[in-house]
Amino acid sequence: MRMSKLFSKTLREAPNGADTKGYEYLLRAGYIDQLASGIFSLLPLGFRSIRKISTIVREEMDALGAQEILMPVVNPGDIWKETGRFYSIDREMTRFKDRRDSDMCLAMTHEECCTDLGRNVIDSYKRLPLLVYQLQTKWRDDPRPRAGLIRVREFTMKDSYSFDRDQAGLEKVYKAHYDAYFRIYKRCGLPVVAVGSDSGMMGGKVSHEYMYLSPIGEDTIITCPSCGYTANRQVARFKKTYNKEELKEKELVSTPNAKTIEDLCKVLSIESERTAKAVFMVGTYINDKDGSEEERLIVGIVRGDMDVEENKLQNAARANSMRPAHEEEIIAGGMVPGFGSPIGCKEGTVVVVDDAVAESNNLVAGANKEGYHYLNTNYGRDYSGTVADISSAKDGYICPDCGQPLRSSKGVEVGNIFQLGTRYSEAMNCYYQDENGERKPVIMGSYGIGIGRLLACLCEEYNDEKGLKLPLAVAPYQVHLISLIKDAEVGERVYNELKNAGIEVLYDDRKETAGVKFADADLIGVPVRITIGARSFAEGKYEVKLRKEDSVNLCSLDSIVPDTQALLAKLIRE
RNA sequence: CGGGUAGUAGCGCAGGGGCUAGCGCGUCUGGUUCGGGACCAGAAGGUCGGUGGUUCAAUUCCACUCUGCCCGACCA
Repeated sequence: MRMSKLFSKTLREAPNGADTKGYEYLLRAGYIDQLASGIFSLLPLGFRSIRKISTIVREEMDALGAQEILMPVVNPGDIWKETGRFYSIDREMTRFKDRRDSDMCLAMTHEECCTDLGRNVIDSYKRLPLLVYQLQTKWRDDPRPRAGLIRVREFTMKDSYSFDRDQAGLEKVYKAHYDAYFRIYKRCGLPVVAVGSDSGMMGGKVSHEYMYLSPIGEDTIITCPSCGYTANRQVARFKKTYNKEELKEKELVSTPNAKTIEDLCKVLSIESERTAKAVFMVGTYINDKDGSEEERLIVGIVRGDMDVEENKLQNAARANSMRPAHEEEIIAGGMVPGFGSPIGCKEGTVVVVDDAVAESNNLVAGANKEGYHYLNTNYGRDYSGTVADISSAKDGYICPDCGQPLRSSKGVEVGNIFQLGTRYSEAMNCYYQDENGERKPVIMGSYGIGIGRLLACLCEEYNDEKGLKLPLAVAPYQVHLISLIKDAEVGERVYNELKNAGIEVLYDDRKETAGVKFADADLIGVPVRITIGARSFAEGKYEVKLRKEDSVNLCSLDSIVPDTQALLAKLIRE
């Protein structure tokens, strides 16, 4: 490709809002262009990188025996009503009516559509297992897109869906994806870790997320450096210690103005782990069948030295969504903000008690009376509720598996795999007949990789103060050719030689000064730069420089094609 | 959806109730340069996000609205 014809231009300054290096360079180098919030065009350079990533993904999916299909972006609302998600998903899903006034929606994922395909195709156990995948546009009306391609509203996702007759089959294809995903990221050059995760709106039980660890990440990952335990903080377990002792008599004490655990500990001269703190939320419970909604007050109780992990609480409370409660709502539930506890709360309140609280005795808790707390409250005797792990894992907490301290870090989710089970097949009547003629629901799994997000993460990982330096496997071109000599013929000749040898060349044929060409080459970051200058050309030589290295090598022009091929082959092997 | 911030040339920004609305970069023309974002000379390019109001006069003041970005809520 000739730079003079390239449908993009480089920018000398970072456009407003480019707050991470990777995003800034994607814009400045002309890989992408923003159309609206969370909506981007891929320009030729960006699209070439995306295609390279897509090819790697396709190769690895094909190797699993997956068959590529393409499902529609526009879905009828009906199939989403069958699974209930037409109602349970909030405004993140865009819905509209077609001309006949039927409910339609833009697919934010394709479980429904794919399960519909499955029920049309699968009748007998003889057809199973099956595995399909697609690279298709998703639309998710995220309330807050950010960081360039990291979090967008419209994006391309590789999503695959497995159909199996039993759990063993699902586990096999799940494991195959687990391994294939690592191969995909490795081939792209992105370091990732797989972590246990929450299944969220997808349903199902077992799931993993692939995380690119980076300070720009929005997820918090808990890891154990000693034994390798890793989990999203939303579900991360940790070892708790309990204060077991003889039950003592509950006692009302005056604690004026002690609205926080910190104040309370000061007033009573106790440690925070001797207290129980209440967090008030309002959960929305949606009836999957008709979409009707009900709000209920949720009280989460954790020990004073810990924080509530809202995701765990929402799961334990079985709410579809959750928000902090307003003061009036807490009072209406029979409790007093600042001095609250489930003791004496109104019926209908969902109480979830962290196991560290349930297993400890004689904790200080709110008396639901302004200015008062109770000493020696005990779960089971003084209040009841569901017991679950709802506290948030933190740096330094104890690993549940090996007992060593845990660490936390930030990560970007670049892929996920879910064992869906029969959540969708049962809801949508996707059944098969086994050898005995018995009808059984197909066991499903779904597996996603955000293609654009993957590119964005690669750009965060591979850049320096001059621009991008993507690995050869995903860079838009292999060689960036710069000719600095007057005689245009030489550059043209070399360009054609390399191109005809099947090498992907970006040729800077513009009438620009050397400085401009070098600066743009650094910005775009093609892995191999070949320069033909007057001095070296006079000796029949050219210069080769790798984007990731500083050194420059002089080589003979006579063997430029085989030498370049050898260099590229060497880079591919690395 | 709450809080903040911004919208003026392709990009980054300045300005300001009335005058020809500027600057840097980029673009175009001519010339000189020609290995790390060259120099000189000339030029093009704007209904100052939109609507309504105040005013003799609005890009500037006011109201509303749309859009982008940041923090939070939210999120695969």
